[in-house]
Amino acid sequence: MSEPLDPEMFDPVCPSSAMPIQIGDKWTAMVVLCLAGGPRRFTEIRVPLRGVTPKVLTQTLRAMERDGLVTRTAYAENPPRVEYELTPLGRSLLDLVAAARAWSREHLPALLAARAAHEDGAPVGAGRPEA
Amino acid sequence: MSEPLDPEMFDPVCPSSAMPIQIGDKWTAMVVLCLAGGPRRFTEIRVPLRGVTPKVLTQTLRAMERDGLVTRTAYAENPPRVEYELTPLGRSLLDLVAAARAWSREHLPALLAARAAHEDGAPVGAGRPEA
DNA sequence: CAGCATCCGAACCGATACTG
DNA sequence: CAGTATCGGTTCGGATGCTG
Repeated sequence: MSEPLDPEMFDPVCPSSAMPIQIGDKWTAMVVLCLAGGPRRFTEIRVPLRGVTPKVLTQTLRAMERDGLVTRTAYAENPPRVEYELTPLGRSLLDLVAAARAWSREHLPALLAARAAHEDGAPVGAGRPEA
Repeated sequence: MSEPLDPEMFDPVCPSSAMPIQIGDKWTAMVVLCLAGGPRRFTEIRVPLRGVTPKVLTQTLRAMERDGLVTRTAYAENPPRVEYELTPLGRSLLDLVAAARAWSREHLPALLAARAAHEDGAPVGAGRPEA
């Protein structure tokens, strides 16, 4: 599995940004998806997560490592190479992520419609229920 | 379904507080569970969510209402009575919540163990995902 | 009973700049 | 390449006190 990740794997325009389901931190679920096909390098993961800064991605990866979701393997080469890979525990999240995505495909439009309808009648500063 | 909710429905000691899965805001998933059995009143919902302030619960409920997950019915009585009930859309989250809980039952101990093991070797201020 | 108002602290995310 | 360091802004959740 060495095909490069699709840069548009996570379209920023996709309403999934408004998804009420979250796994770990903001990027955790996406990282899980990125690593679903096998080990990936730091920079490789950054591509589909357009806009994520190295600091934040490092935070996410470190947290996942702490929680036993990924393994980090550094090769003492030049240039340096580091690979992240899902552990069995991390892989166990794939089902959940899939379930969340299935829910979104099926019900997110209705949720978004309800939200839009409320914004019509309620011109109050609608809070963004995004975490 | 008028039996009072179990005050210990969500034990604060339960490691689910460390759960990496979140539906909506912090309390949304628990509210969904509270309303699974039928309509409930504001104060009734507060009981199992020990510690939640009315402000935050109102925020949660309002957001859920906006998103079409619950309906709010106020009865112009004295004393005032308000009931919240899951919509079909809100009920559609029950499967997802169940999936998340199933994952937790099965894998959360391993995650917590991994985290604890890391804290042994890394005495750095480990990010506590709990408030 | 069912909220609302106000203040506060913590968490998280992001931009920018710099290094082995 | 793979990070680290620093700074800042936004959001969220909680405590307290008051009202129709």
